Amino acid sequence: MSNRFIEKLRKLAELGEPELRALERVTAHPKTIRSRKDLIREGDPPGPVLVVLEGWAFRYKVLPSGTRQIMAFLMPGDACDLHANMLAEMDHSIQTVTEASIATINRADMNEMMTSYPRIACAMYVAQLIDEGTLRAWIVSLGRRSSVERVAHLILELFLRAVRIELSDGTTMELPLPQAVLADALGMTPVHINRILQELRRSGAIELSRGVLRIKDPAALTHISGFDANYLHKRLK
Amino acid sequence: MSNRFIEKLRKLAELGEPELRALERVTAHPKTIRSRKDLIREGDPPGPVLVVLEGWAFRYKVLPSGTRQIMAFLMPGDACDLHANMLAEMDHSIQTVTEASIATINRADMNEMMTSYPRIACAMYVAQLIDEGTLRAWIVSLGRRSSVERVAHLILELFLRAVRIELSDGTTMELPLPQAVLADALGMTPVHINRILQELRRSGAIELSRGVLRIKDPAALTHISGFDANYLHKRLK
DNA sequence: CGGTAGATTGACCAAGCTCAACTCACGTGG
DNA sequence: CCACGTGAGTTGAGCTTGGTCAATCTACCG
Repeated sequence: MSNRFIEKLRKLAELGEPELRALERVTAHPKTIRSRKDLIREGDPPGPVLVVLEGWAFRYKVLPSGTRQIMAFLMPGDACDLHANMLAEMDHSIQTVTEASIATINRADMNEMMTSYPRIACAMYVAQLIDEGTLRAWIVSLGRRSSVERVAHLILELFLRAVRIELSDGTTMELPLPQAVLADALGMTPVHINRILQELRRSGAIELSRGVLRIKDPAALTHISGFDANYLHKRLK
Repeated sequence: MSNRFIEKLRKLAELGEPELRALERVTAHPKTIRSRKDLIREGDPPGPVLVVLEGWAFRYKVLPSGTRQIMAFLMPGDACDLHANMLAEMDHSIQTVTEASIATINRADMNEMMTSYPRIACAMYVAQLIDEGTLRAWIVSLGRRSSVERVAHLILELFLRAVRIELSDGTTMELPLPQAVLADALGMTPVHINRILQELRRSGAIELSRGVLRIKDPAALTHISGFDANYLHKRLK
């Protein structure tokens, strides 16, 4: 009874039978959460570790002015808040996009697993490092890329992540993000996102409708975005 | 023979004599590095852990177009790349701003210290979590704050960090960042930074000249920036 | 068949960028 | 001791990217 979380970790470290069993035990009872539901809210004390087994979610923060900024997307297999128990409270919220299957691992189990199985710990550190690299890549996008570049870059990021976790056949993927969500991730307005998407469609680089993305011209998209796969292509030394 | 790194960690976890001695041993031979020198370049294989004992540095990435985006400032006491040895190569560069005193801790010593002294490991994890929170705060700034808000927010962040490591008396600090560097951190042009700084000076919130920053009206600055100290005020649970 | 959420369009506006000149502080060589 | 060079900071004028506002369209749903 594997799942997307286990599959992801298996790509980041060699895991044997006992490790796999431990991971299965600890993710055996996921809950189904409906779409657009906060899993964690800013200011909450840290609870259990959450793992997204199926569906999409995002980390976000809302400003005094009421605008929202999304700081990361969580796709199937992604976990949040590995070490957050060391801090007093959450500094941001997490919300589902789609209906999602979420496993919760309580702190004690998590700590025990991390100390008993160093390989699991290692895989999770690597996952966290990749996430951190992604945060930095977002900073670069928001700071120094034009809006077309930004949109193209995000699409490529999500697409490559989907390929890696086998959610994509290499050309097509489900992208269940409304334009308003893309806007809040990219620091733009929905109106402008809309125009940029049209531009990308017109240019022949992508197709996107009804939540299905199709990369028609990967080279063009890469070129437009100035994408440097480096930050996602981390592997074990 | 304490130093700023040790002092910082002492605020994040209870450290006893043996821990302090281990930290001293491992940072006993810092090197002096001149200003504007790359410590690490994108694409390098991961080397030893670097610790800034004195001086300022920043993480950055340069885009194909030649523009630069700064992703974090390193102040005295900050370390880089705790776990980077797990990855194949660096995805960004690090450069000094001022002359700096840098200790290098090789991987073996670091691993041994982290396993022998769990409290040191804990302190370093907390430090990393705070850094991650800072990355997310930058994303929020770049995505959703106006330029005045952005500048005010960064100034406050740096000021509060300076206070915490006792580099500031609570009103004044040295801020050795040229406007071009601020621009590359905030995703703006030097010209615009200049105008915004004048605006902040005119409003009576700050004084800033010759690398010395004085916070004249903290309340005003906080208000302008919409600052939420939460993300820096992390403490042990 | 009306209701709703998301996508799309158009007209207008403004924050922030570009380019280019100029100032100022400071250090160096004559 | 002073002219000059250099790097940072400052200023002005004009332009562009992306935002605002408001209407419209479309797919889907009870």
